[in-house]
Amino acid sequence: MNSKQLISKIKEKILNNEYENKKLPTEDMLMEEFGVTRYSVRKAIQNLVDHGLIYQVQGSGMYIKERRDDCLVLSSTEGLVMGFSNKSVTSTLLDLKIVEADDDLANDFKCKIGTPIYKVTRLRYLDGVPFCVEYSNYNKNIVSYLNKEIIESSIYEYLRNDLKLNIGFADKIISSEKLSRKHADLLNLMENDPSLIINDTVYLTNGSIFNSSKVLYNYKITKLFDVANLK
Amino acid sequence: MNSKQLISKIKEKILNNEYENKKLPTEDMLMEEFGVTRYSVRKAIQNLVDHGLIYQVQGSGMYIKERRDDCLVLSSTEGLVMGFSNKSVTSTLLDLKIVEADDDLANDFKCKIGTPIYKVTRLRYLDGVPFCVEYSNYNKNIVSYLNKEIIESSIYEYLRNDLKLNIGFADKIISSEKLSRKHADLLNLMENDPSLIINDTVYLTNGSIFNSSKVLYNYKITKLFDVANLK
DNA sequence: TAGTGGTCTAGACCACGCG
DNA sequence: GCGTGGTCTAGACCACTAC
Repeated sequence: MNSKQLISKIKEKILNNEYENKKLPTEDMLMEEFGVTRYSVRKAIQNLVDHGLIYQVQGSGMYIKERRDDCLVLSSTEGLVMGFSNKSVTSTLLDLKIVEADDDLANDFKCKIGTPIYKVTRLRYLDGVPFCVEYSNYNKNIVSYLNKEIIESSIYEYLRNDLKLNIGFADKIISSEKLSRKHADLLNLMENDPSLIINDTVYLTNGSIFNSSKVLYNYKITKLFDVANLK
Repeated sequence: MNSKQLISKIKEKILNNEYENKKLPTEDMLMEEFGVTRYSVRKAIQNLVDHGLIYQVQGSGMYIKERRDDCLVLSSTEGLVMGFSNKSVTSTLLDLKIVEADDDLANDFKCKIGTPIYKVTRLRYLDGVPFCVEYSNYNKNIVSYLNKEIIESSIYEYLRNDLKLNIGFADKIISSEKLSRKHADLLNLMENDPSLIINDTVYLTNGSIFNSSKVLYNYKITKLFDVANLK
């Protein structure tokens, strides 16, 4: 049993309400149950804390938080499909093309000018409601192939499972802007309505950037969730 | 040398550009330099990674990221004053009163109805520009005293340094809304302009909630920054 | 005071990048 | 193949909560 499996096991038990009183077993008990050392238990626990599922109190125990099914969890985004596993996520491809990186794109990707870049535009729905407009760019030297079918399901699952990419981390910049007429129409909102915007730069574990994107979210149905460690 | 001191030391060196080629020394070298074990080095490093200062690449090394002085760092908020140490942060007290918790407040704080609660409203400026309107509530059983002077400087520094509170973590919910006329006037914006909003619930390390707040940020000058670990 | 999580040591082996 | 970060073990002691 490695750390990743341990995370899944404990997370599953939490989501199935298998723990009494919203309290986890002690670290000693988890070590015993799963036959691992304290290091592995604490590493798995740390992941659950970072993702906002539980919190720890020294001298007392580990407590399960109330679930927030209405929020996108910022720190753990595995794509919308995983994040909202209880809702139906669908996507419509609005545009797909390959361009050569200009100054701006080369800067985004820290790559050479002229590098081939996939430019993908999607409109995504949550239970059938327009949820976000996504402009996403992929370095074609890393993401060698994309098509309509992949794009309309889950790109990230494809990258992980089929292309075997090791996704490391994402820098996220969150802001708010007025919607243009075009974007408002797509999201069934009014021109100049607010929009919640996330700009992502996504890195592989080897440090190279394979994806940069700008996503405009429907402000009426979007909330983001994050846990800040202030210790 | 403990972990916290180690974080400060390394962070200071990073901010002073004391590392060549945007690269940190290896873990072995840091162990040697500071006379600690690998555990302590990696714990300190993890903090810097979480706060978006560096990233790690297995087999290669640890790299310093470009600084983002224009963003509020979500995961490490130590109050605005610390977050924007290069800018002048000032605050105007708009309202201060003590109320007894009603149903809603009791629910926010997971406390009994009737618990005394400080209600604080501030307008905060960044280099003199209206930056955010803050509605913040404090459980008076934990935060026993507040006054105008404290509120117009840095409440969190007071809570930490004077009241010796051990602040643990904050749950943050981020959204976007249209501004009311009143808030627009305060922020020098127009009615129905967008606003970036953060709702915080802040816990002590012992698990009790001492603060809940709603902050409306000026969308023209506010960006939030966060790092998502996707491994 | 008993029991819990938090910090730290000392060591081993593995996985990956890079030349 | 060497050097780097990633995972894991086994154990000690500390800090805090709760009774």
